[in-house]
Amino acid sequence: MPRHPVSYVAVDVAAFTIADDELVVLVVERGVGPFRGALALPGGFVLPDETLEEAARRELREETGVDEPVLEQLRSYGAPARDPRARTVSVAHLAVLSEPVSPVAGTDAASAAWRAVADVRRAGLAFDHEEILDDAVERLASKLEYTAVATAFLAEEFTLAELRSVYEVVWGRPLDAGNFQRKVRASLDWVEPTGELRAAGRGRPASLFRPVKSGTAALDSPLVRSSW
Amino acid sequence: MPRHPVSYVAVDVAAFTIADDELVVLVVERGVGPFRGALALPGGFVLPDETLEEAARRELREETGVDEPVLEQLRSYGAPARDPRARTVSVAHLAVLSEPVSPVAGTDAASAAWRAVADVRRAGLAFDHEEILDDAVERLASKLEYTAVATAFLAEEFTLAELRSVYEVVWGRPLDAGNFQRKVRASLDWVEPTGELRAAGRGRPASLFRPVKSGTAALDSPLVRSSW
DNA sequence: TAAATAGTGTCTCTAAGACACTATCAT
DNA sequence: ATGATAGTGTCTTAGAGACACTATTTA
Repeated sequence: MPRHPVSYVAVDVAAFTIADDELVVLVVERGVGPFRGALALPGGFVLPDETLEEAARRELREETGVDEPVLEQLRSYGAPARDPRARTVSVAHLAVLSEPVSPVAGTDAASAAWRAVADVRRAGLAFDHEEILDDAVERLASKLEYTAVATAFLAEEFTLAELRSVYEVVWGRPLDAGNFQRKVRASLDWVEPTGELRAAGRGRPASLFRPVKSGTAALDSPLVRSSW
Repeated sequence: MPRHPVSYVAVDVAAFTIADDELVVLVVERGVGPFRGALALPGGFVLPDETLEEAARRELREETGVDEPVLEQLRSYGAPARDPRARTVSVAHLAVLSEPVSPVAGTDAASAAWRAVADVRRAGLAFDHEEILDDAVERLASKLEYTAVATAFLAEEFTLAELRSVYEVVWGRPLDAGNFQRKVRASLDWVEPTGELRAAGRGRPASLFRPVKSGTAALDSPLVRSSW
């Protein structure tokens, strides 16, 4: 295609999990310029034979070794000067992992680590990655309402207290345990009891549940963040 | 940036309006190969100094002359072989116009025209534009629920029957006129009465309204597509 | 007058949230 | 027993939807 401008196409990944009741995001410290030494979201260029999603999965695998994370496209960022080296369009992705797997330092990164979202916002991010992070967090909070994505933060079996905690951490406010219990048990899709219990030291043991709908499948009856 | 693959980056626009109580989309007939003669969404390559959104607005302006449409990014499409000529990533956009402005044939297009979405689906579209169209329609239906986008289909002043018709056309089902009336009037953001009436032949004249929130601003209280 | 369209009243049903209560565990 | 956590009951309130009704116009 003659006379048409070309561009670099990258993928960046905002990968989240929960550690110590805090929402944490995977960041790398840039080992090369531009923004050398600054924090950034993991990412890289799309290879000739990859789809965008495959590229994002590969980048995340390179940093974490995780093979099948819940991952979906967020949106693309294409301000002309967002990368000072050359015109680069980034297709950002949102990923959710069930635990903060110890990250592996990748090619471009001096180091990779899980950091609390609030800390990362304070520290700042390279390129326009802070905007990407903000968009990703908002999308995540919103997807908790009407998809089954919350279970992606948890192990294969979990208690309703653990599930509720995901909502509380991401939404940043407490939910009524009783109402949450009733609401979740009433929805026939989403999760089902395994029939087993798990004792957690003191207190009545909790029923264990497993996901019915996985990943980002839509819920029949959403769990809405109320206006307040 | 040596040794990194480059790509063409295009924008495609799914531009909608309503004509004769039908949802119509702007399509062009391709004047050059590949898919010569087939229908496609209007689009083109992003220029070096444009943002993605600016490129989409430019493409739409070239086809319609419209300057300030409601327009937002939909998502990106990047299957390796989606364009047989060369690796091309398309950043699709969703636009809403208040009337089917007579289209101008652009550079790449033998002709441009507004066609009913159902017809276009039957006729088929070039590239992966049918997938883009489906995603755009679904996004549009969904945005009617929680944003003020419905007013973008209408003139500066409109009746509630006209506003309701937008919902009925996009959602493909009738809404109760009385409940719609009450719901819309109750929401303080969104629309406000101008104080004037418009007689439409027979029947009681309707109050005119104007938008308060424009474009894709979020509504305080969503107008939900019920499960049924 | 009748027909048509705009707009209101009102009833029912569902679901969310507050919060008291019961159940089952460890110590 | 006490404290802690899981889970249920129940009341209130808000909102959606169905649908009957009133209001205001043209023919």
